[in-house]
Order: sequence, then C-alpha cells, then structure tokens
Amino acid sequence: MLVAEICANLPAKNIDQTYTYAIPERLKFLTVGWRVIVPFGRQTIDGFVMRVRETDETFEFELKEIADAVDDEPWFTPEMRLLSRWLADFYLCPLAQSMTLFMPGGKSKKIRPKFERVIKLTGTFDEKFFAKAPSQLKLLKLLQERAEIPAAEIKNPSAIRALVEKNLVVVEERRILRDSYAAVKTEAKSLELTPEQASAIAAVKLSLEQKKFRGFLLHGVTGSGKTQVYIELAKITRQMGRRALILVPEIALTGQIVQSFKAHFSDVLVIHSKLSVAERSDTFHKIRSGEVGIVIGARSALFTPVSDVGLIVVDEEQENSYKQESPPYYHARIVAEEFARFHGAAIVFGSATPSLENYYRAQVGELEYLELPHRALNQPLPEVELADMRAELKAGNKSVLSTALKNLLSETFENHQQAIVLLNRRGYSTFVMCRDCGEVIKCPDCGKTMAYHADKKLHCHSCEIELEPPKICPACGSDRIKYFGTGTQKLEQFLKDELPEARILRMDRDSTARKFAHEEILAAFGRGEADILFGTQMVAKGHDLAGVTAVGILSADGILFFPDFRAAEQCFDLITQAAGRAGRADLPGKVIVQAYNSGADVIALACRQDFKTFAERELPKREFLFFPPFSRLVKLTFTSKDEARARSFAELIVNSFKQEVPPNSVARQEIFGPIPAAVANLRGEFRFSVLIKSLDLDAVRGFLRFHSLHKLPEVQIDFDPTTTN
DNA sequence: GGCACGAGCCCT
DNA sequence: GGGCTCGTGCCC
Repeated sequence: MLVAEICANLPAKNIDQTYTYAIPERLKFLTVGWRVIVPFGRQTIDGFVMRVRETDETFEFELKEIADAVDDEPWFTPEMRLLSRWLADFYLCPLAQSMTLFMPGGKSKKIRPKFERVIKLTGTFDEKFFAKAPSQLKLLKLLQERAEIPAAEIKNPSAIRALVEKNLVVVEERRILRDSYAAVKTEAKSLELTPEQASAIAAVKLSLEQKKFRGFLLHGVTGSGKTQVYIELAKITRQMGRRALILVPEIALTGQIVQSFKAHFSDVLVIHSKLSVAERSDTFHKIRSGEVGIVIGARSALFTPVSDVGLIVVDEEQENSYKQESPPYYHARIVAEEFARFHGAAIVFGSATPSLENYYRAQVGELEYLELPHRALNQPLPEVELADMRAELKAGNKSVLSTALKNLLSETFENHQQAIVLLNRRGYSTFVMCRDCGEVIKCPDCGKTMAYHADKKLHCHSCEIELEPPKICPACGSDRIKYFGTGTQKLEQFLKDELPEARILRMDRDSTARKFAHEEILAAFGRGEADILFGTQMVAKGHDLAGVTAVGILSADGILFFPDFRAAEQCFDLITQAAGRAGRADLPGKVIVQAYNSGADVIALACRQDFKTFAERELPKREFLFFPPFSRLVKLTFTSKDEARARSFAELIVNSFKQEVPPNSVARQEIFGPIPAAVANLRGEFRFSVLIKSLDLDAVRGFLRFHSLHKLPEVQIDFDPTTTN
C-alpha cells in the first residue's frame, strides 16, 4: 500500500508530527513536496507531502485517503524544503508555519491561472470564397499581417467560429502570467566603473567562480554606485548559468533598482507582498519554468522556487524592514545567509551605514569588507549644517522650520531645484492632551499614544484603530483638550504658508496606501512635477533623484529619546540616508539637520557622515552592555488575560533559566525581566517581556524546548528582535 | 484551526 | 432535566 506522511497546514503550535494517509490509485503520482487536500477530523484541510512510502504494516487507526492534489506539480522544491526545515529548527516554529512562508497568501489555494485565447492561421485561403463573408475575410487578412491575434480583440466571435469550422484558423489557449512590472523599461546607461567599484567586483567574482559560500560587506557612501556593482555581479552570475536574488527593504521605495536591472537584463522578475495572491502565484510559475534569471524583491522573495542561486544581494542591509514582526519573527538577513550557504552562493550585504552586526563581522573577518568611499561621479558629499532648535525657540522662532531651513528651501525654489524634507511622524498632531490633568489619549486596544489626523479622527499607528476625538477629558472631565506636536499633515500646512508658490508632494503611509502610490509619487517628483517632496522616512530611502540639491531633516534626534540600545545607530542611519539624497548629480547638495539635542555625539558624526568613528565609539558601548554584535538576543513575550499569571509564569521561567543555563567562560548568558512589554496590554491580554542575551543560541533553544515554551500559545519567541521589550 | 466532549452553572 | 459557556484534547 502506498502511503504519504502529511504535514497538516494548521496554525497550531503544538502539532509536531506528521499524519499518515493512504494514497488512492488516481493520485499515485504524488511525491514529496506536493500540496494536498486531506480529511482531518471532521474538517477538510490542506497539507504537504513530506514522504511517500510503500508499506504493508497495519495501523491501529483507520487510514484515511488523500482527497486531492492542489497543484499540477510539486509545490516545494528541494531547496524550499531544506530552508523551511532550517527555519523551523532555528526559530522554533511549527514546520507548517515555515512552509506557509513559501506560499502566496499562506493557504493552499487553487489559483485559477489566467488564460488568453489567440487565433492563428493554419494555412492558405482563397479570397474568392469569402465575397459574402466580409468579416471573415477581414480577419484572415489581419492574420496574414500578424502571426497571431488575441481573441479578445475580435469583435465578431461568429467569424472566428466559422473559420475554425473551415479549418482555416485555430484557437489556442495560453497562460498569461500577471506582471505589474512588465511595462517598466529603461535604457541601459553604459557607465565606466570606478577603480573602487572594479576592485569590489573582482573580489566577489573570485568566489562566484568557485561556487562556494562567502559573505561580503559592501560599504559604500550614498551615491557611490552600489547598484552598478550589483548589476556587474549579476552579469557574472548569469554568465555562469546561475541565478541572482536581489533583496531590497521595500520594493516600492526602490523602484530605481528594478529599473536599472530591467535595463540590463531581460529576465528580471519582481516579487513582493503588495502583489495580489494570484499575481504572486503566477510569479512562482514563471520562476519554476526556469525563464527567470534575476529575482528582485522584499524579504518574501527568499521564499520562492528559485534554484541554482549564485549571488544574493541584501541591499540596505541595516534596514529594519528585513525583520518580520509576526511569527516566526525571522530576520531576512539571517535567512538570506543560510540560503546562500545551501546554494553555495556569494552573499553581498550593501549599505552606506551598515548594521553594527555586519560591520563588526567584517572587522573580525567573518565577512570580506569592500569599501566604496567616494561618490561614483566624484561629486562631493553634501554640505551639512546643524540647526539648534532650542536656540531657534529662544530667538522667537516657533515654527517647526528653522530659519536656516526656511532660507535653504526658498533659495532652492528660486533656483528651480528640488528639496526633500523629512519628518518622521505621521498625522496632523502627534498627541492629544488635557491641559488640566495631563491625560494623553491612548489607544484602547494597545495603549499607544494616538495621533490626530487631518480627517479629524484619532488614529493608532500600531493597530490602525480610529476614534472620534473626545470633547472632554476622559480622566478629569475638563474641556481643555489640546492638540500637540507636528506630524507630516501639519508640516504640509507650514510648507504651504512658507512657500505658497511651491508645488509640494507628501509621502507617508497615509498618502501611499494604494498599490504603486509610492512609485507614482516618486516618478512625479522625478519628472519635476513638484518642488518639495516631504514626508516620513520613506522620503529618505535609496532613490536617486538628480534634481534634488536640498534636504531638511526635522527632529533628527527624535529617535534618541526612545530607550533602545539601537537608538543611536538608527539616528545615524536616518540622517545619513536622508542627507545622501542631496547633490547626487552635477549640482552640489546642502542639508540642514534640525535637532533639540544638538550636542549629541551621534548627530555631529552623522552630519560629517563619519560612519567609522561612529562605529568605533558605539561598539565598545555595545560590548560593555553585552548587546549585539557581542551577543544574540532572544525576546520572550508572555501573555495572559490574568496579569499575575503572566507575570509569575515569566518569573518562573527566568529563575529556571538562571539555574539551568548558567553563564560560563565559554558562552556568556544573561536574562532580564519580566518587565511590562512596550505594548503592555493588547485586546485585554497583559504582556510581559523577558530578554535573553546569549552567545550560545543552541543552549537557549535547548532550554526553550525543554520547557516546551515554543508550543505554548501564550508565549512568543522572537530571535534577534528589533526592540528589547 | 475547529470540533466534540464533559464539567460547571443557571433556569424553570 | 435542558441548555448554555468554557476549557481541553485530538485530528492519520
């Protein structure tokens, strides 16, 4: 009897087994990797074939039969199975969960392929037989000019039917693969490589040729031409017959990379989570068919059937968006490296401000360090000026714009050049407070401060809840409710007042909710249809806009007020990235950095774009506090409707850890908490955080497994978290 | 996830 | 006794 071991696709943490099903005669083609439909209890669910075997054993339960196959080929390639297994082991998640990462939409869905019907001529015809059938003749003549015509173009379907009956034409069905990026096309610019670019390429080329895993850190200042390096490396990879995977933080903000690659390669495929499920299924089909040589995408692009990968690029590798903030909380930087190991590929981490993790690894030789210290066209880095907002306030300027920035913006406008203004806060007012008792309106679901938006509603930026703003204070009943803080929507007003003639474009999450909205805004700005582009950090990311000569960064130090060990790193990163948008073409750039805490070391270093000194000063602090890169973090979140229960369970685990995983000279271990989580209460559940710092993740995993914490729904385990509580 | 099953509870 | 909710275990 032919049986299959099936992994049930259920979001349950406590299933760690496979189920045995009989394979009926009509499905005997099933092999490992197929997605199937099976009866499970009284329901019908989808599952994955993990193993197929012939057996004559008797089972103590009655075997059920597999009901159906989902696709018409195995869904999971050997590489996908290997990586999902690794993910489940590394992140202590159920195998079904890591496997669903490889499925658009997460459920086995029969995606109806989209077909088009095309009409083709089968042979020759004699015009004289069609004197009385002008529409048939017209169609035949059209077919003589064009080899095939989509049936949808023909208004008269009876003509087609008549010709098919006469065996003069055939109708063929062909699968259409939906591709929103099909139209993107640009000319390849032939650029001469700088010696720095050439030597970086030569270094990676060696390991590409050896087909052996090797990691590189490409540290290139903004505008140094990292994309050109990626393209040359991808060319080498393609010449060797292998494929390249290009990861970008957010595809919408890096349209430029897509364009550059499309200019050089004809077999580029773009994949990301904003594509519809159907469209993503089509991209899988395309990749499987082998016609794709280059895959570009956000972190989900790791989970496609792409095979024989020789090169992986992780662009802007320091970006937080590489971290998935929902189970299994994987970090694409970590997964990409494992992927590269499986494939024997070279992995290139690129950044102007590398993560301190990878910068440190480069220093100790784990990654090969490649540097592009100059801009590609030898333009100078922009001139950066610091504006002290406390001094501005003292001098009577109550605006969010410093005098220096106002001057820079109007000067830029008069010179018909473009400016970018960054304010990393959405909405109109950033918080609403009672003047009498100091009560700040918080989200009823998660407790975070709510922002007031131009739609006259209060918005929670972490759970997307909307509320009518209260007329009286919910705490003391006073009617002295006031709106404080400036978000991008209020900034819009300030900019309009300041420069009424200027055309301005806002880019933040509110103005970019629609698919391709980012692309449209950036393209419009690139065509010179606006003078000022302003918005949240998304205005600061990797785009290359030649007309931009001025950049303003408002509350550059805002992030420093967050008690997070990465605050300085993120502050440095944001300033450098934003400043890097200025003066990328022929004209020199100027940047105004506004800060309240203008004396902060990190601000001064970021203004000088002096990453190395910043790293030299930051790394010893991290080492002293045993934070990454000197430790790995594992964050546990304990939740319960009963506050005491969540806390005491967390305490119990902390004490067990201290006893069972004591620090030793080889592998230092520390554990902190429990403390109330940043979101301390979510939909009636209390949440407590425990933070483990360790050099030995295997020991930590062993501990978590021993206590079955990975199987408990009330415990979340986050490896390499972006925040500590 | 969802369904069955049993305990505990309230209702008339 | 009937019917409701809620926690628990199982699904091949």
